[in-house]
Amino acid sequence: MSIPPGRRRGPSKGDRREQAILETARALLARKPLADITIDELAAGAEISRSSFYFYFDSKLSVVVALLHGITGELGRDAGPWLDGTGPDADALRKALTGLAVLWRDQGRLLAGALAAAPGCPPLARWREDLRSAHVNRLAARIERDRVAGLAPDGPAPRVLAGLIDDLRTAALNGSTDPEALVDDLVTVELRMIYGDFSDHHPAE
Amino acid sequence: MSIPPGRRRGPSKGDRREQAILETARALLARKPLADITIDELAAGAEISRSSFYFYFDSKLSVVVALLHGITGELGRDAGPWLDGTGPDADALRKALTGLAVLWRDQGRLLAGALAAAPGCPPLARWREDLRSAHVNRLAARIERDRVAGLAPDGPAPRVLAGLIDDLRTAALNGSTDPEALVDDLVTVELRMIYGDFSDHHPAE
DNA sequence: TTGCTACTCGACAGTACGTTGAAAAAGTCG
DNA sequence: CGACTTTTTCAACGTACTGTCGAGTAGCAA
Repeated sequence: MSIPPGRRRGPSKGDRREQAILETARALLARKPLADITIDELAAGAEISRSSFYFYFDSKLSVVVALLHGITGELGRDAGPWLDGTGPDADALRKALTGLAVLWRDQGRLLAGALAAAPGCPPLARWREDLRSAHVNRLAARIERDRVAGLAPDGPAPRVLAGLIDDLRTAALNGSTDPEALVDDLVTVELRMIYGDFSDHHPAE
Repeated sequence: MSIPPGRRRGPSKGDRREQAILETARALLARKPLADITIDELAAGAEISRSSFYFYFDSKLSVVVALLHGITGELGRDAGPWLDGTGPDADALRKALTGLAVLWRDQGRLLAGALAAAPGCPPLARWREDLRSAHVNRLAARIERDRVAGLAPDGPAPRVLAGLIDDLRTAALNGSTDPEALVDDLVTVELRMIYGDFSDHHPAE
């Protein structure tokens, strides 16, 4: 119930098995939620006995961690231009969100499962926390920058605001069956959260 | 693993036991998450055997449903003025959110547990869905109204926007250890999501 | 071949769940 | 009070899954 397995060095049969397990997990996740997948199934899929499974992984969640490891890089991939940019750059934000949405479409069950299991599984909790704080830090910095430059109005502490935006994204993508359909609306809403200003004077424009 | 129990009519000893189980559940939830609570503990707390527990409830989640039933009313309590009002009424919104935050402070573990268990438990899924759509419907109507009145700018379809706001609330409150501290920031952010307008012209005010 | 390491699996132990059937406690009615 | 019904109780059982142990077998190197 912790990090990877107890395997030693050496590239061979064992590695193929390890791959087979991961492969099986991916395949199963394509058609049912993580919670419904048992170690028996993972072992069967890799054509080994259940006990052999434990030679490769500590538990089901270790498999999840390994799977996650493979995609963590992509989670932030398209966000660079937006996070390093300035002002309400809808295009950059849209690209960042589209990347995320696509990932969520393809790996939704994995990500949902990981999020659901995070409380109660330290390694997953760390993964989630690291991911979140990486995003929040950069976004908070961006917000601060824009406020100093007079591009964004004052409001919640940058860190808090960034946290709320992260929460919103995660919740929205996680809930939806068609994440890509949300992108445009998320763009609008995130920009409003950061740059939106309003007063009681609101007779149109 | 479905709806309520199989109990018959009659007010007496059994009712006290049923109460005792609910009481125990409340007490346990005050100090650990739902997932860590076993039926053994619930039974022990009510001073009955594990098998007797099943006379009163189908499963742990049925207890949750019963507990939820007790607080569902309060979930929307303070939202009336905000949802039935007009325009960016920060005070009304703050009152609505404060009510929610307080509830979340007191019942956080129960609500978090319910949300976590919802996928995979029809009755809980329904509870969540009903709650959500109740809120989304009213909020969407409000948004529509304000747009027609020229009080709110155009943007995502009212239903979608309302959904995003609901997601945000839930995620933010659910994640936080001190929900009340978030209220003011949520007020700002929700108002921006609905009323916030921005253009590329942003030299301060 | 010896010998080491990677790998395998059956058998076991543990935890939690949910069911069943027999029977004790409580309530009802004459 | 007693016969009769309903409510309540629980031990015993079966099931699903998890994780561990130790005795192996397969593969390769010297």
